[in-house]
Amino acid sequence: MTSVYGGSGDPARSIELLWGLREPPRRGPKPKLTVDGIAAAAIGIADAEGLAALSMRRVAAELGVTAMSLYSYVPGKAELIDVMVDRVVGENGVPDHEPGGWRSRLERVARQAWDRYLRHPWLLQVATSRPVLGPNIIARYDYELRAVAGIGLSNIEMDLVVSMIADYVHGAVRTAVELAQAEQQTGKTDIAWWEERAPLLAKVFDAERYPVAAEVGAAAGEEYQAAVDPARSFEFGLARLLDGVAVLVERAARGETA
Amino acid sequence: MTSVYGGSGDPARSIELLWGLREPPRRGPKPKLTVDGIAAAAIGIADAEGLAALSMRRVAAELGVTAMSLYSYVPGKAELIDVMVDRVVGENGVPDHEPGGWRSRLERVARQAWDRYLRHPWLLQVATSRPVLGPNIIARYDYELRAVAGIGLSNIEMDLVVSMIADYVHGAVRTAVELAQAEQQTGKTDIAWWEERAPLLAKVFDAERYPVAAEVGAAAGEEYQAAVDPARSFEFGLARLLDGVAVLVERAARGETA
DNA sequence: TTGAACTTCTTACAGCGTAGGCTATTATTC
DNA sequence: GAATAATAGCCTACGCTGTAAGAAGTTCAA
Repeated sequence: MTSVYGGSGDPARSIELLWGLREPPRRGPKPKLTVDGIAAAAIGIADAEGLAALSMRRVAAELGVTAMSLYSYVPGKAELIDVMVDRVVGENGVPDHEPGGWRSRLERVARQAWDRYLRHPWLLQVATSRPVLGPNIIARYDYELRAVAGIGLSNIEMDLVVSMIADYVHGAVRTAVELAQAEQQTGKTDIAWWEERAPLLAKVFDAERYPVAAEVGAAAGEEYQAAVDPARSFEFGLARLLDGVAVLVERAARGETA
Repeated sequence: MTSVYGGSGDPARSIELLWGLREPPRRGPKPKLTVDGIAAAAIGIADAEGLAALSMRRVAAELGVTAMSLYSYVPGKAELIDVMVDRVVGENGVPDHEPGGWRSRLERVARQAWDRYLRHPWLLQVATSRPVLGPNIIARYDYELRAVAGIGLSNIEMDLVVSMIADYVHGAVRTAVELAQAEQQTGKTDIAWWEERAPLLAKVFDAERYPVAAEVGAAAGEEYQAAVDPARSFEFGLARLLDGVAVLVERAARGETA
């Protein structure tokens, strides 16, 4: 299950943390930890065990302090997650200039997001409307928009295209992550799991009433040796999506309004 | 935030619950509750307060019993959620035959999913790989496939198209729900919220370094009077997606393989 | 009437985020 | 060098979670 976690406890404080503002006066005992170190430990836990396993006590234990010590560095868990997000968004740097046409650039944007979600599946569960605008998030937003800049789209259309890609990738990678997690947690591959349930399913499933589902389900099972093949699904969906954008771009090139 | 909740504690037991198998012998005190009643109460809570607020104690309180009483009817919380999902998937019935061409049928599939997610935002947080195949989930899967049946696509392509639509809708509606929840929780509209943060953002955001983001962000803010307009975003994305499917369908009609 | 089957309630456990208060440590000021 | 102020870190405590274990109460079949 997923519950919607959102960062953004106090956005102003989060922004200060993210941009390294508010250097504190130099009194009192020397800090044992740093915000970056705490975020790194938290990211490690979330990557390995999921966002549900991420607790202040758990992070503190990892760092050899008590839970309450973390509150000297970070106002709360929500702001810590804000920092985590900005860190992983900037993980491998944000490219400056990208060669190729809009299609290959957009494809790269989508694949980078896909890879990032696979590396950090907990990102799927972090609410990103009203994102806290850390340095990396801003840089990446600019980078993504540049993929569709200068090809005849209006500013609004550029924003819509980038949002659409983001929405689709989120949905697609979620399927992939859920499949992987299900296999890991049950120790059974998808095909083994479904075969195990086949006898019970046969009792309740009326193939005559639902012939299309029966045929397609069987075909998919044979083809993938699983109920789904998320990577292939992503490739297929991305290709269709970009085909659809191409129609828009051509229309714009001919001077038509959508 | 969202944590990934998934139903599916014991799938076999869930299937029995969903299909009303395992009528129990008639001894002992008369049951005060029914599985359907419990699921209805749980759906009400999840709709109104979110999946995070859904606890066994909360459901029990709603029904005037103690938490542990529920365990006579349902093996656990995970299986309860399985039942909830199947119920809302069948909520308004699953249509038998749909008029129109593949495009209007697919559009209808997407809009029904969109509406369902808006009515029951907690569905976004329930893992659906390895779904528990209740009667309504099966019926809807068949219905969705029928939207793209008989137009020249292979079984695999039909499955891929339906998955792609599902993935996109999930991603798009998630944005919409997050925005609505953010407005509800903060009591501030999107535009008011961003304007409030503008001074702090101006301090850290370098418009010269990120000219595209600056321009597009400003344009979007003016156009939507918000950072995003989810309904418009959905319409735009769906149109592009269906344009992309049209390319595929035309290619199939010409006998080409993808 | 008795016993089995079943429902319901009580108790308990370990874990969560974090408020409040305390002590120990350090840099600055006199 | 001593006093002071500010900070770091720890401890305790609250109400919440899902559900295991077991006791108590209710209803039917024999």
